[in-house]
Amino acid sequence: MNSKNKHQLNPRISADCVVFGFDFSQLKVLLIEREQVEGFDISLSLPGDLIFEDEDLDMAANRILNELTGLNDIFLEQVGAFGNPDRLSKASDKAWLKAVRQKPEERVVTIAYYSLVNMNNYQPQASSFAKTACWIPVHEISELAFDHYTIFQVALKKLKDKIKTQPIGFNLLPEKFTLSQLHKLYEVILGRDLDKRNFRRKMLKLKIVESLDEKQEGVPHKPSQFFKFNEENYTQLIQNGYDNFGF
Amino acid sequence: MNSKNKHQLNPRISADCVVFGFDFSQLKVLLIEREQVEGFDISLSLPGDLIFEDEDLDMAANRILNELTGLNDIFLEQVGAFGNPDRLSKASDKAWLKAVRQKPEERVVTIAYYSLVNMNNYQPQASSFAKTACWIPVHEISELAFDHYTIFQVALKKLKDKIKTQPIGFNLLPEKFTLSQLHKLYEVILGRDLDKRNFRRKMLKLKIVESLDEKQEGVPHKPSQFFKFNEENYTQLIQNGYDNFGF
DNA sequence: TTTCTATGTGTCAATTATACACTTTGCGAA
DNA sequence: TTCGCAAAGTGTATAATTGACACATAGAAA
Repeated sequence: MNSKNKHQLNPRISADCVVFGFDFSQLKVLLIEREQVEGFDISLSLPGDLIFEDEDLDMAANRILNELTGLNDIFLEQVGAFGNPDRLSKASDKAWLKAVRQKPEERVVTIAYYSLVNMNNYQPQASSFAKTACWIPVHEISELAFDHYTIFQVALKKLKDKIKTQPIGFNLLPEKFTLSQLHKLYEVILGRDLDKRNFRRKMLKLKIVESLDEKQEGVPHKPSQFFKFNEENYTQLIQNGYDNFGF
Repeated sequence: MNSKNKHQLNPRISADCVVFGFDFSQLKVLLIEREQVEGFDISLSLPGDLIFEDEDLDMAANRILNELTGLNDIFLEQVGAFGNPDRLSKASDKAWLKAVRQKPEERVVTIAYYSLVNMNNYQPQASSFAKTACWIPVHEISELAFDHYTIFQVALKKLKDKIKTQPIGFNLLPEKFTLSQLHKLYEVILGRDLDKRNFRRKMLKLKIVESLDEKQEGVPHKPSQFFKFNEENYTQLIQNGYDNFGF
């Protein structure tokens, strides 16, 4: 630790969130429409903000998430730090930074998070984000501002890996859900078909879902049983070292 | 992104490395003995350094690793960012920072990495680290400087998770190794016994190890066959979506 | 009452995981 | 030279899990 101080990096730090949601048919991400600047098109970015002086990294991510969605105590996990020196140097990004930042040239290291929300609970907020936040299906996401497309890809990879090993998918569903919805969710995240019967068999055998005395109503077909996530059984499972759903 | 600039965090950034090694019987981590200051005991820390102005995060971690070990092109993966506001505020840490930093009170966000090295290739360097670097078995690591113990634990968890899914363990072994050595490595990292025959069967069936025409010599027991890692077969495996060793 | 649509269910074969013990090789000591 | 030692190396049988596959069911709407 003997480097000369004057050559050391002294950046701002931001937190950016990849907020995933599921509308029972597609996996989506909450993105922000960045206003047009200097003739550059509208572009989409991850919700994020610079971190305050006395703020912890995780606190900052929670704050951003709360300002965006009005939600608290949401599943939130770090993806990693992204600090490439040229991550802000696309022409369109520079123009935007020039318009909104006091020191637009300043280097920014971002700490990326991903979070899973139940889209039903999501209420557009009266925050600065409100008018411009939108859910975009993951397969329609292509270009994003800054290095956000890279961040999104890493986050999605992390979600895919994690769901094989821990039942975090429940965070994307309401309290009551049907096994078909859960099944669809796994298919959408993993990007491949899963046999319906085998999927149900596994979930029921592990006892991490519990049948409720309630059925769908008003659907033009056989109504589906509602289930809820059984957290106690799940906790016991992982305490016994179980960490592989075998998907 | 409308925060007032004067309240924004503007820290230094460091990179810290959890360097794992394996001596055929224990999993070890390369730690630095921090000199005594103001009557505080010697304490151990992860090797790390502040990041330079035009340096990428990964580059910085590679630089630190190279200065420490003389090695290049080593397995290196990000663990995450650690930026708790009070991560530098233990009394012993403050005393040390006061002695070596120009602005000892300045907040530092560290980006942690973990890396796997073949201990045979490791040569103590004529760097500032040289005299003080030592390999400590993971189960003997308790207190470390700053938040390094937390970082170490997260890195170890990540290593355990990753080895179940990808054969990164080979990075800890020499080119030629015996199946017993590989077996022991897995047991040590996962922290539990694995059946010898089942382990060998799995490794051989997956064809990610390849037998060499060479045996151990001079050992007071049946000499063991040497093997090498078969990278092509491994690459093909993961391209086919294989990502579960079933440990 | 018929049609429609998504729900919900069982079995069999193949694969994989787990448990388990003795023979082999080469060195070194007697 | 023989004997003992220490770790290497090897196979099988049982249980558990996976994967493939097709039709009856409930309720709404026509």
